[in-house]
Amino acid sequence: MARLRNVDEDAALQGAMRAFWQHGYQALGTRQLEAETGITRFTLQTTYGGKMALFVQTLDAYLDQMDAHMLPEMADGTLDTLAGWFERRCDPARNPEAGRWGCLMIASINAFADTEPAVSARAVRFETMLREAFAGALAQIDQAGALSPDLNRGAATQMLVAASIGLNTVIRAAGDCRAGTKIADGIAAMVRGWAS
Amino acid sequence: MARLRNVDEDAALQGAMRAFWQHGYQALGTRQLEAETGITRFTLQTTYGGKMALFVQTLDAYLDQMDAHMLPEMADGTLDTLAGWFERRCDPARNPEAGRWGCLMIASINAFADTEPAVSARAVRFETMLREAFAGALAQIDQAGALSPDLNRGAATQMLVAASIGLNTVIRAAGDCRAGTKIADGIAAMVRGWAS
DNA sequence: TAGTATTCTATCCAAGTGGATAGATAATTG
DNA sequence: CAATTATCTATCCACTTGGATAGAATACTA
Repeated sequence: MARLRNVDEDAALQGAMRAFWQHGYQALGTRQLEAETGITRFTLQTTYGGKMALFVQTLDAYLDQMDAHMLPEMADGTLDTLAGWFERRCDPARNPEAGRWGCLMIASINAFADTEPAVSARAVRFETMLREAFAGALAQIDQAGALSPDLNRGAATQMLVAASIGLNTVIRAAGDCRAGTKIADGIAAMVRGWAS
Repeated sequence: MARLRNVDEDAALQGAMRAFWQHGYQALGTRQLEAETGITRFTLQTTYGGKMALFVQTLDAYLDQMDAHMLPEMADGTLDTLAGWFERRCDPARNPEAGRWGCLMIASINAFADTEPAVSARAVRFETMLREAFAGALAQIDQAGALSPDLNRGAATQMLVAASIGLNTVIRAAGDCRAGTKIADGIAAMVRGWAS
């Protein structure tokens, strides 16, 4: 019916996600975005509605992927898998290449603070997802009888939410997953200490 | 000898710090910086050496202030004071007005990742300061005999470093100290659980 | 093969960027 | 009071920004 796009829709969104992830929203110009992703500046306007609209779509796609992968990767009813999730975050071989830039959502929160409602809404979803994932992982471990009765479940959940954000921030500061190793090992040791 | 500046040196640096803190480096133009701080665009060039040079000076000043206040505020040999440090972070009355924008250094890390050596160097100092502050606070508590022998001191230190970064990120997302209350209370509860 | 619909290429644009500079202004010194 | 020195005000600059648009290219359909 009509001319095809240079880059298929899925690759375009993933490429845009990677570009925003690495550079951040403000530091990434539309010309550089085109060069790195193949998304034409024309297409950016006509099919995505501009830079900000595309950015918000990448945030949604990012959170969708988190939602799909996070719980399965950290929760199998054992404390060791939850602890290992933090350790694996620091292994370049076990993370997407863009993982060295930390977390797209955390970078976006810091870029916009509370100035952009569309971003703030995604920040709320992000925090909720984190909290539910850690709470769910702990609940599975609890049901398996592997969690110390002395552990304050709710407090541990909040702690893990904060700790995971901190870990990704330290990784981004260095541009290297491995920079988070000391912190991840510390978190993992604490988590393993919650055994019954 | 010569004409005086509109704003004295100290107020200028504090004002610039606050402006960068709230808006972030990239989102703050030099004209807006002048409007909010009184630092003339002329003075920005002649006495500070440009926007980036001033920004780096504000980072240094920020870290100096952290260095002076952090340990005294969190460490007096009791677990309760350390735990309370996280809770107080969420009380608007007990924080500078700019505290609602999270932490300047964390925002800067996210803005530049590893692209700006001058910022990366400050990020290293920041992480070191956090680690030493928490390790020092725990050591004081330990010396007072108030720390459980079962606690992995090193792991707890790493956990607190990450958690404090996460707490500030959540605060920045909302532009409100109080948004961190749930997380801070969780961290505080965990910390209090480390009693001997 | 001709028509149609969509994307791409190549500009153009107004607005904003950080930085530089010339002349006016003000405060201290002699 | 006059000279000096540093800052302020007001431009000017080259460059980049996100966005808009006109014409060429391309891939289906009839």
